[in-house]
Amino acid sequence: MKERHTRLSVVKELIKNNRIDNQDTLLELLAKEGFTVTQATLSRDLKMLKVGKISDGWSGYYYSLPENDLISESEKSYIQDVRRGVVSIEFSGNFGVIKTRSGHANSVALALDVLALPEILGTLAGDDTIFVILREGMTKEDLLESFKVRIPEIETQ
Amino acid sequence: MKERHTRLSVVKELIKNNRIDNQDTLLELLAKEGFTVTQATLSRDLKMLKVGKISDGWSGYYYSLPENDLISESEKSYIQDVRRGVVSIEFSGNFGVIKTRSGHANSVALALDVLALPEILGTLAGDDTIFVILREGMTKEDLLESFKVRIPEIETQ
DNA sequence: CATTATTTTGCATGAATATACAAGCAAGAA
DNA sequence: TTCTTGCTTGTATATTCATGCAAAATAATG
Repeated sequence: MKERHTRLSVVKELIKNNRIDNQDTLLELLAKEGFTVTQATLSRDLKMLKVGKISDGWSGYYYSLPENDLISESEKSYIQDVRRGVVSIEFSGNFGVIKTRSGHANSVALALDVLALPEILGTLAGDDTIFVILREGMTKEDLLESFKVRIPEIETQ
Repeated sequence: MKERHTRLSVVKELIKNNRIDNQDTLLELLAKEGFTVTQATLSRDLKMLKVGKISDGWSGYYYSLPENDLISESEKSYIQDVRRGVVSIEFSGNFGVIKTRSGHANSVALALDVLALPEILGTLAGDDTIFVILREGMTKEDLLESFKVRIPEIETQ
């Protein structure tokens, strides 16, 4: 069944974009998207997606995707941040200096932190310069290779 | 009624320290602590504590406190600042990089300055990263040991 | 094909959780 | 005291969610 897989991703979207607090209303939304199933099936879908039900901080509860799902989605935009900002990367010893377009250092550094590359021990950002410390045992080649994999088409000279 | 308030904090502890996935078992644990109430009351307690039910990543679900409660419940002291803010500590050569929760780098760095650990020559804080320069002759082991003494239960990995 | 295994689903129902309602209790006002 | 108000609770019940089982759909195998 291809059906289930596509339905799962629709359910995921619905949960991400709406404040849903019970399966029946989710069932209705799903119907509007063209999927008619029963509550039993939906219950199984939610379990499969590892959907949780958490407080809205007030007096209600709503469905929520597990953190991993939320994060890996936004990872894309972090990569965009890096692409947009980086001008050049150079090294000296176990330090790297990334030049960015003016004002972009912070967003790029944040993105690098989020991506959590194993080669990077830490970053410190100014306005258009980022100071990168390599983890012990890692080389600039390792980092550039890692960049190549995660963030293709980046200028590394 | 004083009863409820104390019960709520016990419920909180139980949830924090156990993997509980339904109210009946929580009810039993609560009974062992000397509180005998009905499921109805417990349901209200959970709502009041804004407890959520989230996936264990496998095939089950368990109760979980809202993030705020897990992270902070603190007083003011420098050591508390450090505890609250620090995420990880790693080293490269005679530098240390302390990762903190976003926005906490400054308060942690200030706290470290005030604590005046002999191993630390100076600190430089960004938003969520602190660069620590070790005094000559000091090693990361020295600093970690010093942390262990002054600030137990800190993550040093 | 025919046959067997695997997956997905609905139905019916059980399990888990929430709540309307009325009763109990404490503290203050009259 | 007596009355009123605001919490807190248990009971009974409603609501919401999970699941055993058999049937249907799909995939795999000879």
